Amino acid sequence: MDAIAFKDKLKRYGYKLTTQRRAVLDVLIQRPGEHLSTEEIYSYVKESFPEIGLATVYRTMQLFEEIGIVNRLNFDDGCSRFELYVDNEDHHHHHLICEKCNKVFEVENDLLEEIEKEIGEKYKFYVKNHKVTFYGHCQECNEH
Amino acid sequence: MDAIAFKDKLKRYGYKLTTQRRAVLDVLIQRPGEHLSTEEIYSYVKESFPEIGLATVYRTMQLFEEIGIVNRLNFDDGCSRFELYVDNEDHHHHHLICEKCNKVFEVENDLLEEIEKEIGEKYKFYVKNHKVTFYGHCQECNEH
DNA sequence: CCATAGTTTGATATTAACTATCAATTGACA
DNA sequence: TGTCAATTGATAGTTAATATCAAACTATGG
Repeated sequence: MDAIAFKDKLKRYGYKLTTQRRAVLDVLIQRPGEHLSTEEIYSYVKESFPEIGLATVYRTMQLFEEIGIVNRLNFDDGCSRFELYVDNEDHHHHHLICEKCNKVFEVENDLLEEIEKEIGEKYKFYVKNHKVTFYGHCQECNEH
Repeated sequence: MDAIAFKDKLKRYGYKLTTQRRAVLDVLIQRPGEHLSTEEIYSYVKESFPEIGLATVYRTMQLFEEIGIVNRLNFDDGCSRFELYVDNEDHHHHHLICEKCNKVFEVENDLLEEIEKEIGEKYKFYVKNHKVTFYGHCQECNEH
């Protein structure tokens, strides 16, 4: 996401482009696949923007979620975590959590389309989004 | 789940059968499909067992989750919610959350088997469990 | 049935993620 | 560039959940 697309997206929702919001986005872009918590994002942003306040980061993550810049993740570790939302890719993107080592793996899979279609037909529920998490044992933990 | 099966399950994990644990289980059995929070369970248990403490209910829910008596649910409303875990049934049981009215619907669907098989083959990840939530609009909200 | 030991409980203090408040500052637009 | 509403930073407040600890209880072996 470049500066112009970012500004446009904010504007479309009636929000302003601020240095702080840009700085938070930059951290997310620079650290793909890390599933950062708000506090972690805060500490990374402070490296390049020491004046930023924690409350601003909390507010920014809420805003980013609202306008579809991030997905809020829940790995049952007591805080929300975030990843950049990538248009086409994300509808087919799930997480595997290993219950032994607690590592989180990413998975590409498009078989959910079928399920969503069935839910639409059978329950008349229009599916816009989904969250899917699988729990089990990763390859490494299984071998030892 | 009857008294004997309950006691056995606790014993198998090295825990004792207490009046409080039994009282919490009874509330869950008497209120199927309600997705109760810990505080809600606490207030229901108090009706038949006024001396119970809130901390005990929190501890009991943690224990019930550990030994597979309940599923911990996350509907992004700031607290954990719970439902009784039912052996065969539950692996095919998902939730639909309507983003307009916030009602939660239950869905039976077994198409995930296919996805889990693929994850096992492709990523060598042994799937023991999963959590699946769909977000969208329910029939009623779509019609108005 | 009773004594014992280890578990569990209730009350309460504490923690931690997150939100509300508000004066000062900033960004967008005229 | 001036204006004004939006945003920010600091911090107080909230709330779900956990830690602590003495008292009470449960399971077990005698």
